[in-house]
Amino acid sequence: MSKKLTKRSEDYSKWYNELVVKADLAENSGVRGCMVIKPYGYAIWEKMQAELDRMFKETGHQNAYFPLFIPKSYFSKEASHVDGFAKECAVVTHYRLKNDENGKVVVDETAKLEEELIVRPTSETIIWDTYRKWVQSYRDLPLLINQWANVVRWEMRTRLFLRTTEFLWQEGHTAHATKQEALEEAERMQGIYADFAENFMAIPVIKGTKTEGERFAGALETYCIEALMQDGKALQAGTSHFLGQNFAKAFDVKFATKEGKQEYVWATSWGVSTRLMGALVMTHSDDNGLVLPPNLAPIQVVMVPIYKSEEQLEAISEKADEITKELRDLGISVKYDNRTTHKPGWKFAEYELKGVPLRIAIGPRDLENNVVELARRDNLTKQVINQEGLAVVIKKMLTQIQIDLYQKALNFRDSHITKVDTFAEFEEVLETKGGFVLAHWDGTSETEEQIKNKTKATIRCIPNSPIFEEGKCVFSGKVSTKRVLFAKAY
RNA sequence: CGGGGUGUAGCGUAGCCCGGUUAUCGCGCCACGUUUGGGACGUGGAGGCCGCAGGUUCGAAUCCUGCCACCCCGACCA
Repeated sequence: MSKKLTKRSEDYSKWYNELVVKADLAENSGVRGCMVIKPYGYAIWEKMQAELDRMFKETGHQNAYFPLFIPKSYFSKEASHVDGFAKECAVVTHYRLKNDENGKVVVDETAKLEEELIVRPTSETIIWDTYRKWVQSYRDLPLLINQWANVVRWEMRTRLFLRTTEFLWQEGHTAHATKQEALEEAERMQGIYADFAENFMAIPVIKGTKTEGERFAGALETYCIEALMQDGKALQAGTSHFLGQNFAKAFDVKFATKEGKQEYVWATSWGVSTRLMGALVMTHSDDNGLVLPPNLAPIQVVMVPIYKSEEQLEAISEKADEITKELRDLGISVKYDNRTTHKPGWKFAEYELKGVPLRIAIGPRDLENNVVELARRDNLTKQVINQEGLAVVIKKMLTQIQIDLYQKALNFRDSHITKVDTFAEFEEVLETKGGFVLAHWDGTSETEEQIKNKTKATIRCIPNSPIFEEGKCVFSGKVSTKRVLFAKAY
């Protein structure tokens, strides 16, 4: 194979990688599939954090922080949990380095840890070990805690944003007195995630539950939100787990009920990660670069002056300052790019790459006519607008862009949900069209596994609002009562 | 961890098969001038342990061995 083909493959992920790097969001640092998130990308993550944090707190949650290192013994306490994560743990075994006889830095073998420490791949174990000390009475419940943290999962294969070795996320861990309450919490958080994805990120998602095979290690039920990327692959955008009493029993977290009986608490955990930024890029971007929904854009409006002389620039800047103030008064983030080091055309291209939702251009002609040129990033249209009342027009347009982006993604998603009734059709759709396939399934793990082996498609979820109808499993022909959602996934 | 591919300036690359002047080209960078309503142009300039370590050779970016890194495909996964 020639170098060019390898380097310039039309493969989607390549396009995505290049796009992300060029768009200044992140870059591969080369350290075992870790990534450096650049300031512009991090600003987006901060916006996501702020909104999620607000939603968590409104529903009674508090933030806390637990240790990065988890003693190995904690892990072995919940059997299915260990099985799920054992193969991808980074382990700390020593605590000191030294110089050897050649002056090379080596691990000091005498400084071996009594018990190895696991760099958290998720914090259930250490948190539940702590909860044992915090919960004694029904009065201590519910315990609703969230943590913003980094976690490490030593995956064999990494992919920028979607599966980096270290990633940032939030993980919520709650303890409840009753099963019912815990179930409600898990569903509530799924709802919050769906709300956040759709209304804040403009990414339509399908709410559902995972099959036994796809469930989180240690969970009795996994609620998820599934999104569809532009290449027809599905992406799990967030999960919320009902953990039953598994962790309470493993870590001996009991409480005294009103009646004075000792009972195990009921648990949930839920999380979203920097993977959502991958979803953002892969849902909205086009060939010109990123397209950011106004809610997430670090810069919502950029203003570019067009001028020939110093005097013109001065006059334009004066007007630009006025407009900036008006926009800021309406809570709109705006950047006036008066750098003299780059030409307007260059700036236009750069802010398109960065996905800034709206661009204002002002030149001498506009000053004369009391107008500006306003360009939308999402549909690349331009129009000339009167300077009177500009801020209000922009405010409305930002709202409209947010809605239009969601609608566009929704139309794409909905047109890529295909109902099929035969396996031939099933394979055909996955091969040619991609997207979600709605098909009957007999409910067995064996069938699910065989379909996966044959087609690479997995059951993304059993939708929360399924189409209940009599049918026959698309693979085995056995009786089925509802359709489930299949897709190839990231 | 298995299969494949690639490492040459900040980025993208030519040269490698078939060893031989001062390592090619584009973008970017610096200076000056002309430009400025969609990534400007001209002239001049700076920037390289050719991934690392050995080996073969009069001579290695090029051949051989080992190592490392990254990318793609699989298995695993938020």
